[in-house]
Amino acid sequence: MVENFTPDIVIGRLPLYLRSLQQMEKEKRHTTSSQEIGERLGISAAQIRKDLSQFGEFGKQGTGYDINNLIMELRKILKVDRVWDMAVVGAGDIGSAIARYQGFADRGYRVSMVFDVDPEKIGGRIGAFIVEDMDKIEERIKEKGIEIAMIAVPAAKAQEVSDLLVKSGIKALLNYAPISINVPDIVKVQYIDPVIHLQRMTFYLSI
Amino acid sequence: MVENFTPDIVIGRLPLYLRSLQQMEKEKRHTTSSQEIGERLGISAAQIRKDLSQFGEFGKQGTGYDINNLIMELRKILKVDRVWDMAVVGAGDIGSAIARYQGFADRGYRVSMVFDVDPEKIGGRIGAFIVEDMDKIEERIKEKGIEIAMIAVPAAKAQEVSDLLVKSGIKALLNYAPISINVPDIVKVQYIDPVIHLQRMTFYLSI
DNA sequence: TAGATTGTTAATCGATTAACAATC
DNA sequence: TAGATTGTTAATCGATTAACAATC
Repeated sequence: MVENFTPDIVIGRLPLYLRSLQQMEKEKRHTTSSQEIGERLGISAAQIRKDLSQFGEFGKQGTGYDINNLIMELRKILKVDRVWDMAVVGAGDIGSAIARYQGFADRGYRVSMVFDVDPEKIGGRIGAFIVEDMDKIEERIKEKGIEIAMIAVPAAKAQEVSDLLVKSGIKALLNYAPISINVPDIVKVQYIDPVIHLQRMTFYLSI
Repeated sequence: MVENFTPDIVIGRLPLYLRSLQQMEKEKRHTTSSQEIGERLGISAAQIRKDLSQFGEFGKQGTGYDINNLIMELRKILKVDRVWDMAVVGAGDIGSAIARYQGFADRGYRVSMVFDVDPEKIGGRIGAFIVEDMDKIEERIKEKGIEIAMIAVPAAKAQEVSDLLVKSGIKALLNYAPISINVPDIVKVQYIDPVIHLQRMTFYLSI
């Protein structure tokens, strides 16, 4: 049997292609080419064609790709031809900004619940949500069948919250706390830490 | 002449090493090994040793690395043995969360100014800052000699804001708007778009 | 048709890892 | 000393690119 394994690094670029295509769609464009996508993203045209060819033949010689069609195909591949409900844990500044973020719309995700431990916050409103008690998190996540959570608690609490989320059945974690967390192999983790990105840039700045 | 070029992918890992080491420092630890750092980050010990060897010999056979010393060295390499002032552009939910973020402390950065175009926001307070008028941004950035900015405006305005920041002398941009921006080669850009990370994970989720 | 662009192959390039002498 | 761990080399592994036949 031939395994159809796609490298992680290829998967990592697909969302960028999708974002560019959705941008073009907004600009009322109808077709594009691997070259144009590449120019927008700073990636070679050959690489984009190679990446896409892992999943099928989506283009036409001479004319390129139909934007709407390729968007549809990428949505299927990335499993965002549906909407995923997410739980936000932590109702501080970051958690609140996430809960109110407009950028999830049309990209496959929506915030469904917001949790905190602070009795002052529980029961209060953040955007369209009522902040729920973290003591109820396992019950609520299981009841709703939620598989994705975003961690927006202090670094010192992130591992503990992560353990609880895994126990609750979460399969994908986006961690805003500036710390590495350990999860079982079946759970995916991604990190957002602005300082990491800043340090990647200041290396190149002259003092 | 032998160029001492360090691959971007190596630079990208150094901030992770630094973050792990600072975590260990907080735990009152004094020495560590490439193996331990690797385990915390899911990176091989050999790779960590190889990465560090690009910059010097920081360890001791048999005992490993002195945590405080390695932190100091990495800070020097990444140029965070100083504090960089940053401008935040956009005083919405994301801009406000950034302006109040406590996670910059001790990691080499601090927010110095916050800008917006909205007359309702200008003059108002966000954390320790008074929101300033974006019409003054070039003048203010040049006057303070700021080289790093964070973009937290709607996607439709991000390119325009980026152009203005480059014109103002900014050399590093952290873009929270979910869109690719074009800048001259001398300017570094990094992106924070939660949806990109989410899509990298849902690919692996079973429906 | 002529020009453009795909999908794919093979070659190149670069990154990771295994292994080990050196040495603390 | 014996055990541990570094820094480095060479081998392996994987990713990127150049090139082009196919074809719209």
